[in-house]
Amino acid sequence: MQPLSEQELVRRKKLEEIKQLGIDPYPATSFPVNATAKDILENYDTNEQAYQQISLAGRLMNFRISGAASFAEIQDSTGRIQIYARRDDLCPGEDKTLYNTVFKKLLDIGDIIGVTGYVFKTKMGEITIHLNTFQLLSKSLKPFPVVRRDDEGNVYDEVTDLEFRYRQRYADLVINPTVKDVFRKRTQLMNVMRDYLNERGYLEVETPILQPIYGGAAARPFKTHHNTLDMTLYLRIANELYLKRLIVGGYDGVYEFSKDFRNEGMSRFHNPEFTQIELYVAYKDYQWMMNLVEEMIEQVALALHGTTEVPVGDQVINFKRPWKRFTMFEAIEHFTGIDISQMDEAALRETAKKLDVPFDKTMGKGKLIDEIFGEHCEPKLIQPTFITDYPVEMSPLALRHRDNPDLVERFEAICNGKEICNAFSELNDPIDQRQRFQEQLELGKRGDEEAMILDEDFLRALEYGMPPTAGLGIGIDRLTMIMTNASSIQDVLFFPQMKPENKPVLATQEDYINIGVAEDLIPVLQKLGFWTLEDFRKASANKLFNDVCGMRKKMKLKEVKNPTKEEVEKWLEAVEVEA
RNA sequence: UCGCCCAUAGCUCAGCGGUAGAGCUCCUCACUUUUAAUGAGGAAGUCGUAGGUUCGAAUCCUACUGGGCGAACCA
Repeated sequence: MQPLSEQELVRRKKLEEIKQLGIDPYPATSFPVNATAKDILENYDTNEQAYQQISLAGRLMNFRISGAASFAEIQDSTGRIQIYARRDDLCPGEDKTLYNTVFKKLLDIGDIIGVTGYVFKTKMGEITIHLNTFQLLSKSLKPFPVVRRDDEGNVYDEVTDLEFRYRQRYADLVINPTVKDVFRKRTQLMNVMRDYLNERGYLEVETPILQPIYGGAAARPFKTHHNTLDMTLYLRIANELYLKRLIVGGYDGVYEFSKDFRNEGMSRFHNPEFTQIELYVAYKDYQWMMNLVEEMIEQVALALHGTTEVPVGDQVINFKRPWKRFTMFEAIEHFTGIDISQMDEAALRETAKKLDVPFDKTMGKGKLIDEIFGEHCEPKLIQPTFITDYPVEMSPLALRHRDNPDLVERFEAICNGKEICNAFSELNDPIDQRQRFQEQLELGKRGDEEAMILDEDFLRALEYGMPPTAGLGIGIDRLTMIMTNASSIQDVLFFPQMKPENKPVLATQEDYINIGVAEDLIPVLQKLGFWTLEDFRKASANKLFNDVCGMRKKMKLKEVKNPTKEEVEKWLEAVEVEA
């Protein structure tokens, strides 16, 4: 535990005073609420009568205390509203403690209170709650950073420290109101998709996160161990192979919002755990799926923004249907002027060289094409665009193209220079699927750490027969980033993965006392740099004795008694015993 | 994993070899419609951690820790 700051000590002292007044700072109670800040601010003007007896709870922010009447602001889940507290209303009798002491002195910014009263408008025209009563519902012991705003909406002292915001998201949500909105949008986005798919009769399902064989994507997994079964399990990197098993089982359409886990690098586009939606629909193909994606994402944009146009960075992205469509070969020709559709591996290598695309020996034909596309096309695709017909080598789970066996029936939607979805006509030929897995095994032997492993049970399922099926995966985090104009994935995850804070373990008040240090000497030792028990372990008794006496004098602590040298020696012995 | 940048009071930041600073927050006092409330007074710091250079380091150097941004890998 960190030593308490001056302000935290003040709040703990206030907590004691509150208890001494017979007030429970953490009462076990429900507080009935009949209004929200947003509701009052929006509707008071048109219906004043409805707000004469309101009851509202929230967190105190921004106090403006004056003599016998004070203003403050209370923040609930919908926003902030001003409250007005008058001494003689809160305390009609002789005893003015509740206002003079409790309200004015013992409440702090961050405290959670419940209030009752009536709504009125101040001289300045601000809609305000005139309090009849207030009740402390939870005392806040840790001060929030204070962010202030003026009438024009300018923000002062905004907390911009990303480390603070990501590690203490709970505080970030309280002090930066736009953050809450991002996460509301994220949920809304998923709900729009869920409604869209449910309306069409597709079934939302759950499949295993702990998998004995990881599959369905090319990625390195997290590995764990089940004790009772004494076996290795992997956290899923995708749920594709399980959803297809369900299509074999006879469902026409299944989907799952799936937390997936990939043990790879982190960046502003990558978190070790992330969310995808995967959807599989029987008797459909990738052309059909393209239309579904267009329509569903257009609906998401409309629901979140009221228009298909979404601002992203300094661009405006328009999700209005129909989106532009390119085959991969067309896209490469469009952006580089080179037609690679007839090239063999050697010619592709030459082209990659000419186009300054980095490549190495392990890359086959498919990988080379993918690299050229990734380097020269993908970053330039800002407006939503479908890229179709990928090389077969890159897509071991996709069905071969009906017109060209070197290609697969696959598409990705690219938006703002990044992939937002990946879909194909699913490979349902068990013989071909086995062969493709074999090719992946070969790649694995060549050193590709992300090559897929062969899943016998999945092949057995395919052997029973899977109908022609269209499959889709959409990165929810990436799509949310676009829909909320976030530049980092951490801004759309409540609790993005962080390294541990790993602060040194500071000695508590009790630690000092336990080793025999008199309480009033603790500040002296801290001034000398003795913050942890480890500091004592490294110290010599003679030097510490001299330093303590010297520092006590320097700090002019006349009432504090110097320790004897024997006492100092005992401290150091006690520390050794503790260890 | 590699490269560049950042770390000073609870928050936002200044200081960049010579006594640790400002605004807000906090504390005390005044104030019955204030609103970035106001007026007066006050308190608050392991200058990320550990070494080094120096008469002297928040400031210069090195390493480490944490964060950000690029690259690599990927979605």
